[in-house]
Amino acid sequence: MGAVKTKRMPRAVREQQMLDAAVEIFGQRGYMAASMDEIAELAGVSKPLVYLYLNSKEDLFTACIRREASALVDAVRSGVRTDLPADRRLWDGLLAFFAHTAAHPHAWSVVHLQARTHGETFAAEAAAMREEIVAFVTHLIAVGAREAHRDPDLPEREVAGLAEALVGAAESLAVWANATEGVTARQAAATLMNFAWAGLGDLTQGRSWSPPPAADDVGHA
Amino acid sequence: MGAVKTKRMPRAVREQQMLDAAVEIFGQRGYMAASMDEIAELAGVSKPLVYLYLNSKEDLFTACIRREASALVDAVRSGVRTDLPADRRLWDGLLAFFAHTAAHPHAWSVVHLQARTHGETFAAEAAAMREEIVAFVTHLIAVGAREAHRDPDLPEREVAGLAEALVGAAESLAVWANATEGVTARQAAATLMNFAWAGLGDLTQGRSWSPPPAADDVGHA
Amino acid sequence: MGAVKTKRMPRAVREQQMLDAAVEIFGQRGYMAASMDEIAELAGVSKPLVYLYLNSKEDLFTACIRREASALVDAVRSGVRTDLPADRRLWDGLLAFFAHTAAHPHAWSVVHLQARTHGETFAAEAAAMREEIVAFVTHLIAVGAREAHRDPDLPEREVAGLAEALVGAAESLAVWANATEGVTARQAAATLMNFAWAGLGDLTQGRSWSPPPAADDVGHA
Amino acid sequence: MGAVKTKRMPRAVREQQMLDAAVEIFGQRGYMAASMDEIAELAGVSKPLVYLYLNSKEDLFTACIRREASALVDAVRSGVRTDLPADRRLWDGLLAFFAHTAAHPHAWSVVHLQARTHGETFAAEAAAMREEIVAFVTHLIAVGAREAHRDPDLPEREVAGLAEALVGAAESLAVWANATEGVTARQAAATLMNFAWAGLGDLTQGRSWSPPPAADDVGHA
DNA sequence: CATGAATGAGTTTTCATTCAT
DNA sequence: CATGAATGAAAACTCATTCAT
Repeated sequence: MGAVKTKRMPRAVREQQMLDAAVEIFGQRGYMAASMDEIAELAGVSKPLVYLYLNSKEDLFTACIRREASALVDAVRSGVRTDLPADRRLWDGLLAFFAHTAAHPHAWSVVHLQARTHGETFAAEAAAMREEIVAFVTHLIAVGAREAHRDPDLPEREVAGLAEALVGAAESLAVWANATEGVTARQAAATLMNFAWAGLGDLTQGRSWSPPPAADDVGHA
Repeated sequence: MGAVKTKRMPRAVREQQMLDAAVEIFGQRGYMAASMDEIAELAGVSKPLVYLYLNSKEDLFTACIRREASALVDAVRSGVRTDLPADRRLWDGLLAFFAHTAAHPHAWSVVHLQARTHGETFAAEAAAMREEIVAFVTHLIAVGAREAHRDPDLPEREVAGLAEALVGAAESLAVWANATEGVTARQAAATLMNFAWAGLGDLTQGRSWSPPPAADDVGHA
Repeated sequence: MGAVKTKRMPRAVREQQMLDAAVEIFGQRGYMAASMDEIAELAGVSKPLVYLYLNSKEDLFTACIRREASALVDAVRSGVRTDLPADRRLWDGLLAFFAHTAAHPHAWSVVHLQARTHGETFAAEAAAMREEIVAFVTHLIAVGAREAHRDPDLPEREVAGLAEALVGAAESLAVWANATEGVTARQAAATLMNFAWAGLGDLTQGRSWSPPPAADDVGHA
Repeated sequence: MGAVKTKRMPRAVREQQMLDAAVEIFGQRGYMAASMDEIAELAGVSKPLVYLYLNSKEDLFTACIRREASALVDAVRSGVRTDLPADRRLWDGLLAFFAHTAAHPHAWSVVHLQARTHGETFAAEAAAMREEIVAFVTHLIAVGAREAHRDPDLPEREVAGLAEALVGAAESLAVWANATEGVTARQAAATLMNFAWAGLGDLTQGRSWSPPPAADDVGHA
């Protein structure tokens, strides 16, 4: 499992090996439970070298988040062709997303779970990436509405909430798919696409569900 | 904030005070960063007493997860009346869910975030509760389909995926609502309900989105 | 040498034991070369206890400096009776000083050497005590001049320099006496007293040595 | 500040550059807090080269002490002309001493402070030089007594103590002058000369201060 | 010669946990 | 019951020092 003990590698290569090891350990044990000793051992180097290249546990973790967040965003972007219609673009994006999170479960754990549970600094780092994805999805929803030639003025705030819900659902499904034996990226994407596109279609066509009067909200503290 | 230092309380009460303190600290600092010293101090008792009643940090954390998970499930259950139609039941459930998570942010942090980021044991504990909620939603979807008198045979696996997506979206929205100034439980519920019920409605009526052939899945590692 | 391993001592006592050990180690090895491990072992306690009571290596060192500086000043003060003439007071002060530094060589090393070689913070701590001693000596010189009924207006700046030189000479002699076999406190005091009081006497009576014109200062960079 | 990066300098030159850097860093940070990395960087050479030329941190420090101690002794010697009377020789020596320590504060810190606070080995190195100076002063005192044609038999032991006190006072004044804004070498020398020569004069002429009977020594531990 | 790559050994510090009273 | 006293075990981080190129 650990990298083969090879001597005298150029710095850039060693750094990637260290990040590989760190992502695996951080993803498995969590940020705090992960020990630099373990990471160094898995990377096949001594601890001082890790500190020489990555400075501190915090910096190492930040570097992991950045690398994996970028990799995920890139994967989604590369999966989408801008010359296709909106629904197809959403589908391709979801597929790429679920494929990447399935292929790199530790990375997904780091970016989605660990980064968000250990302080604002790390959370902000991951949030930056998430925003890119949310923006991408928001754009697709708006375009989708326009392509359907209906309700071109779906209110912005509403769209933001929908995008948030859609991305949230995707994130949760990714965790679920990783944890559940036998669920493929395609299946996860299909489930969500079905769920989402129909609902979005309805909305863009003016059909919506109306809540009962606020009175019955009372009683929940 | 910490319980007033009173002598000779019945064990059950003292235990609840300790759990209150523990939930607050665990929710704020995270499992590992929380120190037993701090918890004991906030609870207004001596450290050995915490150990006498709760055995260990792990057991204490587990007890927190169990108590808060149950409280959340109970809150959702109490919010729903079985004599109402499915869509209304879903609405009421969501409302109760968002209201509870907003009212107890530390508890929600413990159950949703901390429990899932510090090892399988704790994750399993939280997963048990989650399953109850997923089952509840699954039931609602099935009933909803039946009430609509259409497609009574929506495949089980499909329904499971939909419930999972819906619950996942709700969880994400809860985090988002807690973190975003000015988003009420009602608004969060409305956003999700709109999104979900329309999509579900379509599905139960046989309209669905068809993915392109699997060939283009290739290339995503 | 190390304190006998006794269990369950009151905090105040343990703290003194720790300070005793710390002074010995710091005095012997120097601040940086001293390890908390060694100090704890010599004190007969575990390292965590040292940290529980003294917080950090810096705080521990500061506590040592304060305790030993106070002890030295107190020793000198207690050795002097205000109802005696100035020369006798100076003699008694010197005697007390050399006796104390000889009896507590590690403490003297800490206060005089270590405190001054490891950063401004520690140096300031020791300087505070030194100032008390310098002030005491300055006072004695002034009083001595007055008692001699001559030159009551010895300039302040001059007196300050003299006190500084006298204290400096005493400090150096203390180190020398500690390092040289067979030099007693009495002898050290006598040497310095002889040297100083005669010189001071001359000065207070207007005899002084006149340097040659400044021209020949040139050439020394 | 650091030497300009030039290639292929003769070994002797490179060594001096390294020592320059080392003295600066050791003087500023102290022996233990100084890092070989920092020294190598300031010297403008790679770390392995420092080891190639100077062997180890200990050896490097020793080399610094030796070089700077010699430089100081040389400075004092060069400042003194043997054809002048004793008092003038003492004055010139002091002037050279204070001028040198003021011009090379890091060097003075290394020789006087650092060398004495980090173990016997280094202390002995510095002590060797100090002895030369003490011998020089001892000689001056003896000659001074003879020139005054009185008490040619001032006991040796006494003279040694006096020389020690004088040198100690000079050392302390040097530190004080370096730390105090606006004190020139001339002023420091004048203060000490005045203080010392008068006192010595008295002594060489048989006037001395007599301590009270030893009885009252009792009680100082 | 010169240097980038690499590490063994040690440092300070923290924490969950347990006795003795 | 309640608590002050105490610790074993481990974690993050640093540094003098050495090869291979």
